[in-house]
Amino acid sequence: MTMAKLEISALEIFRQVAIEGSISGAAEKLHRVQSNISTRIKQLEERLGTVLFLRGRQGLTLTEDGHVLLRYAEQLLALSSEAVDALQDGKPAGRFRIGTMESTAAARLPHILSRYHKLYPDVEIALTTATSGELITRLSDHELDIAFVAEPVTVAGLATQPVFEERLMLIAPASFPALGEVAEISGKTVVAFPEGCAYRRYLNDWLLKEEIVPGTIMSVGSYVAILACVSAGTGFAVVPQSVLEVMGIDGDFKRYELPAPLSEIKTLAAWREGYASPKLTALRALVSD
Amino acid sequence: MTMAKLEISALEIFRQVAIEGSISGAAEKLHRVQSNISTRIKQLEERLGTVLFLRGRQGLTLTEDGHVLLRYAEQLLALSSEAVDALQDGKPAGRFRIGTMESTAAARLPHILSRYHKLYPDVEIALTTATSGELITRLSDHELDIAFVAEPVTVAGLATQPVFEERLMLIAPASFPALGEVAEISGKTVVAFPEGCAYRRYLNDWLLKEEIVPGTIMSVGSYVAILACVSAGTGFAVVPQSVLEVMGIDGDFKRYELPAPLSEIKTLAAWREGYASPKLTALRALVSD
DNA sequence: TATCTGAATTCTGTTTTTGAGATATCACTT
DNA sequence: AAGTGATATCTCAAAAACAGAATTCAGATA
Repeated sequence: MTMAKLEISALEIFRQVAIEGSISGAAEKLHRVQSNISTRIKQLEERLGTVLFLRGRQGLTLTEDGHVLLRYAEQLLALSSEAVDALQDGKPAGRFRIGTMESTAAARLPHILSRYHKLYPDVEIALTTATSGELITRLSDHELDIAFVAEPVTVAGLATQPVFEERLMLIAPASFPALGEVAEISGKTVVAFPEGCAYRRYLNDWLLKEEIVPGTIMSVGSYVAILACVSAGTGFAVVPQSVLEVMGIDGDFKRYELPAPLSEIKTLAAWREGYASPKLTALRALVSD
Repeated sequence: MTMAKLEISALEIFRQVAIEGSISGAAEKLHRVQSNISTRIKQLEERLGTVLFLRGRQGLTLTEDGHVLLRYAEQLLALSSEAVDALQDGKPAGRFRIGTMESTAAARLPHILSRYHKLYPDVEIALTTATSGELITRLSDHELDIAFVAEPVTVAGLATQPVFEERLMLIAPASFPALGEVAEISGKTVVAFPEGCAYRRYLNDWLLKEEIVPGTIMSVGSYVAILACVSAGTGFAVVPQSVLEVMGIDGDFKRYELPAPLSEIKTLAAWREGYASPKLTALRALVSD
């Protein structure tokens, strides 16, 4: 019964109208005439036997069903163009969506991406940051093409490759007295990444195991801010060595090594199995040097 | 750059040719004329700048690139028709792909599916069995619409609902002497599901915890075969009570209760979040009576 | 109230794409 | 050399997509 499949071109039009919130706006973006868009939307609604937009005075708004379809449309469009460039074997080109943790973005990627961009100027890079868990989800949902995450990936359909090794360091303001044992942290304030971040979990596990109970844990989302807090005397923090290095603030802090496993946390590159575009292959080659 | 998106109709034709291994075969299946299929395939190859099929004498074979595209095509087609029926709010109809464990298929589903079929004769049910892990993967890959699994689902994007509770029973041939303690199993042969099955894992954990070391574990893939082995005197087995009941062989075995958690294993229904077709909703309603 | 304005829809040809039918080709068989 | 079973190509007809003009409609404005 469900006969006519949804054509990709129809979904593309639908999506653009949803984004613009107007037929004429979408028409302009798509270099079509407005009457055309209007009828294609109407056809789509007839085909699906549902109303996709509420026609208001100042434009169109998605209905409930419209939102459902939009979700599918995004997925189908992403998958469709992914299919196309999985088969291109020319030079890397097109949009390349990279997801990464804050720390990797700060310490590792700038150098690599700059080289990448120089080598393949036709690739338009879109970099977003999030926690490892979110990155994995978005990778599976075809919202990212590659992600740099801190933990083993157990989701089926994704492939990984270890690319960096991070060494977490304990830092304290230069003004603090020298630290004899880690236990001395107990009761002091620790500035850390927010819950959800993989490094935060590593930190929690370690504190628990060492039976250290910090006074307060302050959650701060940005590395710059964490370092600012520490240098203001707020307390200790745990950050990857590579982040310290790239920020070039060696002198301002007392630094202490931490034992394994905190000194050898692997960062993995992850991507969807079977998606082997030139863009991806090129980046993988670059990070594994 | 990547201009021409892949149209669904083109992929449908491509897929049919791949399946049939012949242009004229596909043409017949699709109720088109052979020349048409031929040109559409050529267009597709031109647009992708690649060769999809090797033209041999006795038909066409997929090239490397062809295989890659086929994977995408399957996904896109599934997703596309899923989108369509996520918006249908009429009577359940169309193809409905159910995945399940052997035990659930044997003991629980026959009754339910027969009621379902009576209520919604327009739904064409396709039932496949596999282990819980495989079912989850196939669900995520849009190869199934719903799955019945034995364990908590941690994959993002899937929703679940508990539907059955299974009680695993220990059974022995009627000829065996009565069993005093479970420890007496040690050294005896245990007939069980193959590795990978969730119940096998439950069984392993329990044996380990009770420090029971069976003589041999025999892996047998079918319930009928397991019961046959036991009644032939091979050894003990652990099977869900519901399976015993449905096979109506109460008298032939000695049956022993097992302690929690083996006596209260939940079976979950799982589906992709956001996929709320009438087919799915109807089945969920039916199983939760 | 009458008119202006910015938007969507409807109507009418034109262009492009898809499809059928017939024919040509190609590698093997007999 | 002709026959067979397949794909590829050619030509024309049908269908779908598109542009442009005319129409409608609700609110803003005079």
